[in-house]
Amino acid sequence: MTASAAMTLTFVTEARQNELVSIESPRRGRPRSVDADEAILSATLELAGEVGFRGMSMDVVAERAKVSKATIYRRWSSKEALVLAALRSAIGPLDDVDLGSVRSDLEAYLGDLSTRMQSGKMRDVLPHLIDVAAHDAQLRCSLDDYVAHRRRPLIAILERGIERGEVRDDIEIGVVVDAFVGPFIYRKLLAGGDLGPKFAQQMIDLILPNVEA
Amino acid sequence: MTASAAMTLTFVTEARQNELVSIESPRRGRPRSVDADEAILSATLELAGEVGFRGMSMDVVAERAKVSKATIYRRWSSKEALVLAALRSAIGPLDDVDLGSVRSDLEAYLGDLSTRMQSGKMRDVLPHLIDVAAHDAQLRCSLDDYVAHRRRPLIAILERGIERGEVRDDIEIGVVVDAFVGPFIYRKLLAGGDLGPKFAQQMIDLILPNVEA
Amino acid sequence: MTASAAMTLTFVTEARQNELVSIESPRRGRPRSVDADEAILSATLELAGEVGFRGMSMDVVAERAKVSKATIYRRWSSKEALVLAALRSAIGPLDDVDLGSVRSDLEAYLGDLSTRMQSGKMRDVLPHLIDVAAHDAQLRCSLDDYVAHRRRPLIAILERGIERGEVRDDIEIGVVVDAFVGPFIYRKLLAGGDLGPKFAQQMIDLILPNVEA
Amino acid sequence: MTASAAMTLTFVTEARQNELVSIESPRRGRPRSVDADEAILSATLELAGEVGFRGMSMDVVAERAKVSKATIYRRWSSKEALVLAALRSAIGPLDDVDLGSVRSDLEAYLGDLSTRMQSGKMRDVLPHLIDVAAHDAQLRCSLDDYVAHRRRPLIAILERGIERGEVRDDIEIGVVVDAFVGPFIYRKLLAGGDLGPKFAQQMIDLILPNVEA
DNA sequence: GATTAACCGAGACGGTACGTCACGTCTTTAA
DNA sequence: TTAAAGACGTGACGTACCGTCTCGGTTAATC
Repeated sequence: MTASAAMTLTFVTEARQNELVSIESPRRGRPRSVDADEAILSATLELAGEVGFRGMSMDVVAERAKVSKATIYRRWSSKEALVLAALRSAIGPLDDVDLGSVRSDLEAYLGDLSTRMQSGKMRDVLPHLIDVAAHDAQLRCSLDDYVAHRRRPLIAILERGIERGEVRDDIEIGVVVDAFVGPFIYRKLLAGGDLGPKFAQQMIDLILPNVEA
Repeated sequence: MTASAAMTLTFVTEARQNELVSIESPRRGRPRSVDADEAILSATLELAGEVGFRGMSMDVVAERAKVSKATIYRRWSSKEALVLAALRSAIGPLDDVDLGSVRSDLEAYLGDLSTRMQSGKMRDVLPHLIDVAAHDAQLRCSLDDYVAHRRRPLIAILERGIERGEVRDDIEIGVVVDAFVGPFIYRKLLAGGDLGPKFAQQMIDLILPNVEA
Repeated sequence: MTASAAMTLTFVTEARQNELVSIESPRRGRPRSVDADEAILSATLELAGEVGFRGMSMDVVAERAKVSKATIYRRWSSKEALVLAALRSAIGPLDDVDLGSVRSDLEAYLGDLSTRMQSGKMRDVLPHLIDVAAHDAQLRCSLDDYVAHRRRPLIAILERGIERGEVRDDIEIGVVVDAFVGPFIYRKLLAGGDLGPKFAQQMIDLILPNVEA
Repeated sequence: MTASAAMTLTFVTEARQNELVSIESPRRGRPRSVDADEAILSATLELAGEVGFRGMSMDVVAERAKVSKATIYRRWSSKEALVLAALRSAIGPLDDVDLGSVRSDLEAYLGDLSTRMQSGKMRDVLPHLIDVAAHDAQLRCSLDDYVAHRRRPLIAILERGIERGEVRDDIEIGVVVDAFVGPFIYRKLLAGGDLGPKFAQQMIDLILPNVEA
């Protein structure tokens, strides 16, 4: 449950049956259309970008994807689950590159983070997911999964720093991660300031010295 | 409740006409009922606390406040606007106490912040407001107002620190505010860790040394 | 309760207090504005003509008449009462002219009737009154009054015919009146055919021979 | 009930798609529930009979018919359209029986008409429909339809009379129909007299002699 | 003149129904 | 068995209008 196995697993939580089709049980009846999956996710991303999550209705997604609503609900249990899946599919894999020093790793990671956040692509999706997750245990769980996924590279950076003796070994890694990531989220969702590389640099200058050994 | 009510209402952008009543206003026609304002906001807070934003319907708010729906919509243009107003009225005035040093001021402020956040009173409201604000300019504006209001005491603390020479004068105050507040928001909405005083202390230890002169 | 006394009385049922002011009780306090009465009735007629009774709201009547809603309700107890009053004020007195023969009297009366009906002035008001009267005793009563008022000249024509020996004395006058007037109402409200003088003539040719002595 | 239901529905202009089903229609998707149609119309008739058109709310109709409001509005565009449809379905097919002579046919038809009118079943509905139709083209059209439907048997009676030489061939049939039916409508809606068989007989005596050859 | 009672405008209020919309489910026929 | 189409129950939304009520202010007749 630690490594990439868990990761992979959680990432297919919702897509209930596509994989393994060929391996076991030739599955009588008409097989699910793979095109449909893509069309639905793609339409979801498009629409969420255009009118926001809230303005996006399942009927319109179905229409845009040239798919029936039932087909969507056969794959994802709710609007939120669909959007979460779309969100995941949009991020792609996060690469944990080791550039040799904590500072340069942080610069790379936070730079990447701010870039992603600035692109408005899924800009209004997160708030909605947070909102709904507050009342929906299953979505909460999926969302936690997603968050953990996003935090992992940063955790790795700090762990490597500790191993190399660059970083104090008495810090709580989770807290430091919060300190680095929190301000970005806050600005994005509420405070509304600039999210460019300069901000990333400022955060590093503000926090890093106190975690260095 | 009259004095603070009026004060609070000043922040309620949506309450289109109440403010400044005392200064100059022959104000023709039947005046808006102050009782209604209070009853509505109070019912909103109650319900949002009990069943969350999503589970709260305008009809029930009206019923609980012994008020007609029209009376609510005469004051606030939407459910969101109402809840935002309720949120504001719930905070009440934030007191900017000067305890003599930046560190103690920060401890007080962040301690208070974490306390407020832990109390689930309006726990699920904020995400929804953020969500809707993403596509509703007016609400966005009101929300910004609210955020600015919340940031003000922290800004004051830092400014006093600069005056006193405790804090470096080459920092961007806004950035530091983000660094302090962001992690709380992030934990609350996404990361989901502890928000107790220990976390506040950790953030101070992590950031404060680098802003001190 | 038989003669013109009743008639006069019933016709002022709604206008509760204007008349007789001078005779008794000089009525302390500010007297009702006569202009308001006129403006309201006039606005009512205008609007009923433009958008129909149903599309006409009391707020708009008040606005158009430059009068407050309370001023309207002080005079008439409901929308329907107002419209009925407007309807009456629009008809004016019906003249019962004696042209010497039943046929010529009928031609005059029905010609006038068709003319009035064709003018769309109050074309949509009657149906609504009928509608509401079905559930409102007071309005029903006022409407009956109005109907009786409209029938009277025709009754007089037939009574004169009987006196003169032109008309059989074994007919029920009420039935004959219904036979003459009914088709106009029916066409106007439901069947929707022409209402010109030709139709009037056709009705006379169809019915009169059988009532002649 | 299936056969006559379909037949009745043909007249229901508003029921946008049911008719012609049998001729050609693979009709994809879930078909409209026939039960729902019947339940709605039936509930409408019941309620309109009990509390009148005005007192009848769509929510209650829906509740009584165990159907959602949306399901009603999917079939009829407004309260009025629904009631009109209910009115039609209530009449059922009018039978045009040939009793051999115009007089006996008329006696049968007008007797039936007066019976129907006396039963207060839909007694207050017609005025409202007339009222609304005055400003609603679509409803006007449907109402005209309905009226034409009701007139047809009487027209047939007169045409047979002409063929048989019983009735003059220089009359305008429409005018004669108005002469016969108008008085009933007038009494019902405005004048308010008796509508029993005696009245029917009186109308026949008054008008028929002048249309006989 | 001062009082007083009734009026006036503006507009807020409770109530009730309206018609719309979206979600997620269910029911058909076709592939 | 899945797909497309689309009807369905549920339930909240925001709007409209009615008739009432509450303000501050005005207008005569009475004291």
